[in-house]
Amino acid sequence: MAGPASRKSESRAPGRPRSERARTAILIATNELLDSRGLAALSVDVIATRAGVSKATIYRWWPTKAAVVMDAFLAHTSPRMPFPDTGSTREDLRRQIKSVIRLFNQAGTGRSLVALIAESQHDPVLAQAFRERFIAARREAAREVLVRGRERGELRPDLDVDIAIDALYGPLYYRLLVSGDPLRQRYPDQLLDQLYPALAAVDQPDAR
Amino acid sequence: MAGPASRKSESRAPGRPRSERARTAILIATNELLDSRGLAALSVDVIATRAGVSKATIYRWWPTKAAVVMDAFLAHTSPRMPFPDTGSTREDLRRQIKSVIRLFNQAGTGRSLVALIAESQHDPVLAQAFRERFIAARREAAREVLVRGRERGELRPDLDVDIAIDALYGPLYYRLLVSGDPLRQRYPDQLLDQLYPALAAVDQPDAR
Amino acid sequence: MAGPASRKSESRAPGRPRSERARTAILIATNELLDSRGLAALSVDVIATRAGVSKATIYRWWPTKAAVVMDAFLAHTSPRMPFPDTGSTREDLRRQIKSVIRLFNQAGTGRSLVALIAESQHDPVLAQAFRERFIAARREAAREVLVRGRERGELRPDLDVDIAIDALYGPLYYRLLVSGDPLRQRYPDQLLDQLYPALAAVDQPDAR
Amino acid sequence: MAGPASRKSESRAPGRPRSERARTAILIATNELLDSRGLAALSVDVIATRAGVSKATIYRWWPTKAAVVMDAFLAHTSPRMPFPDTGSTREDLRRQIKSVIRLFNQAGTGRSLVALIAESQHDPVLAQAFRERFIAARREAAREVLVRGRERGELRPDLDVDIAIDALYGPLYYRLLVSGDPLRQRYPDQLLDQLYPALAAVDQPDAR
DNA sequence: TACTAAGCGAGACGGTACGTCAGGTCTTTCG
DNA sequence: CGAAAGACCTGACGTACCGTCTCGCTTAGTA
Repeated sequence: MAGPASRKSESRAPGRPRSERARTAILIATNELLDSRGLAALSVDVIATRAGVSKATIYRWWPTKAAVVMDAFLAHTSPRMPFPDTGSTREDLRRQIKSVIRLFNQAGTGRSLVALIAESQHDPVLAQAFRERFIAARREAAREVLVRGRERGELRPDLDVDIAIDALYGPLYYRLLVSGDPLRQRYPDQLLDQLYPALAAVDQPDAR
Repeated sequence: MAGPASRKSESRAPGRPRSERARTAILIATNELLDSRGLAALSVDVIATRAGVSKATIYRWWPTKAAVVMDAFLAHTSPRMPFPDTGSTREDLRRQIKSVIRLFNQAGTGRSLVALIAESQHDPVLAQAFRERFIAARREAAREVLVRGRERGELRPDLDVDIAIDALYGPLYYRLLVSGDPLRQRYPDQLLDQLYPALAAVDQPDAR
Repeated sequence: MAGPASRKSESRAPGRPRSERARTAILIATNELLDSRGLAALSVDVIATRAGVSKATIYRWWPTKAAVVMDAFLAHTSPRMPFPDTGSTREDLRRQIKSVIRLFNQAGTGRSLVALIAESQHDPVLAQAFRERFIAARREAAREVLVRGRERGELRPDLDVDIAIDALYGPLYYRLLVSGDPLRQRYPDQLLDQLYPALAAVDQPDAR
Repeated sequence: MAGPASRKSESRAPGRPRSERARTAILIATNELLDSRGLAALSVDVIATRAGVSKATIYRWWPTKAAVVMDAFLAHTSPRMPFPDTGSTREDLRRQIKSVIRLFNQAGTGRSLVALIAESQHDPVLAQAFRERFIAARREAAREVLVRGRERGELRPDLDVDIAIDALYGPLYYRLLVSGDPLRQRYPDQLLDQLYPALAAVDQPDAR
């Protein structure tokens, strides 16, 4: 984006620039602490100390501890979610579900995620940010697969994409947050065995 | 522990008996506060004040604020969940889903529920209690319907009941906790339109 | 003293009584810290730690760090100010002045006093308390001596007592707070040598 | 700005501020803030903002907020203290005392003064500066009057000038800082009525 | 009728973390 | 090259709840 010639006038704001060092130190410290000690040991003071940073600096840039956790979470989560088009919609979905489960089961990430969702329940600002910055992207990726499948005739033409996404992702979050049942490797297949027929076009050979 | 006939004539322990008045006042106050102010304003101090009760009395009977919330939640939730057998499995499911949505959308209950789940994320004891005292009952009710349907031949013989429950309930909790999308009256039908075919026996007339 | 019938069995206020242990620990810690480290090292946190007390306990009973300092100051200052009637007004005054100087020069007390006066300059509540609880008592003691002297005919009949007190005490505070000049043992005599004639009745032998 | 040879030989100080504009802006802002809002609203940040100046610029030239206040104070105080020789020592003293009281009662100046003295109590550097740059000058002026009076035979030959100054100024600072009693127009006369006889030569007609 | 045991409201206690603020120092960019 | 802008660290502030702990009182069953 920022092409080399684009900064001809590029008059940066005056004053000491924000310290990138501090920013990353905070995010790293947050992730490390979440991994090692869990959410309980995550006070702003502790993050600040561990990051070698002042508490005020944290509050300058994040309104809330949860906001820090979210950025930390996204920082090491966002980039790693490739969704290749395998040709088979069912396989595409299987891979997506599998990657979500992998994410949930990763020590640090799972805890962060759970913490963020828990916090969201009494922090509307965080809730919105979480939805816009994490959930929306996930749904969009799933939507692409589903729409593509529908266009290809693999999925039923009257498929309600949003409901379908609820049906595919909902069970995962339900296990993570509510029932506490484990999400194993084979769960994607079990789930799709039960659900895919409902999504597939009637004449699909693998519909059932 | 509790010998069966050991205290038939109920020789009460000595000392002043537990005040029923205090107990109900606490549960009512908790529900009222959740209704009116939400989870944020729910400190033990505030509950105690509102209930006209000492903080110590609360801690004498509940280990945790969340435990109080759970009892308060169950106190006005438990009794109202009848699941009649309508003859049609799909209709039975529709009614169950509908009643869950009604519960979620009720001001006080929805918030309590959300609060309990949020708290459960960092309180394993609460999590277990919540699952045993609320979730398990729900799943059991749903299981009955599904097993009955399978036995009747309305549902596919290889139906995995647990996965099916995940698929039916998961989306509801997902909307409540994660996506924040509203759960409207017609959602049960929308959901079943998408999912029921996957559950139904292949020769069922209403499978699709 | 307290009400005529003194209220039967003296029913105390409900609730856990204030901890005398905590109260004294706080005052002692405050005085010790003032003595040893001076006003600079006197944060509420430090007092709390040293006293083995919670910060909240301090704030429960004192609105301000300075208020604590005042109580600590009065706690070990108040009781020790006897002003015997020596028969000679000049001698009475000399002793009073001497005792004030001794107070000023005592490590802990002097520093407390200075701190209190400094704080008073931007804390009207403290200022009033300081005047009522410390200054007023001093002035009253001095007033007694002066009025007695005037009645005895040792002091001029048209003596303005308030101005006289200003003239006797003012120089001491002036040295303490403003000029920084030392207040030595002989200062009371030097001061009275200069001032007493102005106060004395014209025919007094020691007027000049 | 200032022409190179414009003032005498003008040996340029090494640390001289480039911007005279900044320096005066700071002093003016400080005085204005003291006048309008009092000492409480006087943070270095606020001064900097109001003066349109960087905080760093203030710290470059003054070690301490109090040092700024002192310069600001002197900047509009120093020049206005004329002490004419009226021929009568008592009248000279009366005028001096009156001018001090006027200074104390002036909104901005009084507050500055009080602030400086309060700050001096825990800042020895400031204390010394204050004494050297303000107090010493005052005492010197008073000393001149007293010495002149003694030489003229108006004052007692064994007058201890330093003690006398304490006795004349002390009460004023005492009222300002300690007792809080008001310093009215007639106070100089009241004070001198009580004190002057002690200073005057025995045969002076106005000694009593 | 006493005595004993426990529950009760009130409210102070030691703690932990919060989010804010002022003081000083530093690192940029601009004039 | 000095000065503005402003980010930074430090450290104290005062507040809010937490869960525990006395108190003195009340309410039973037991002696």
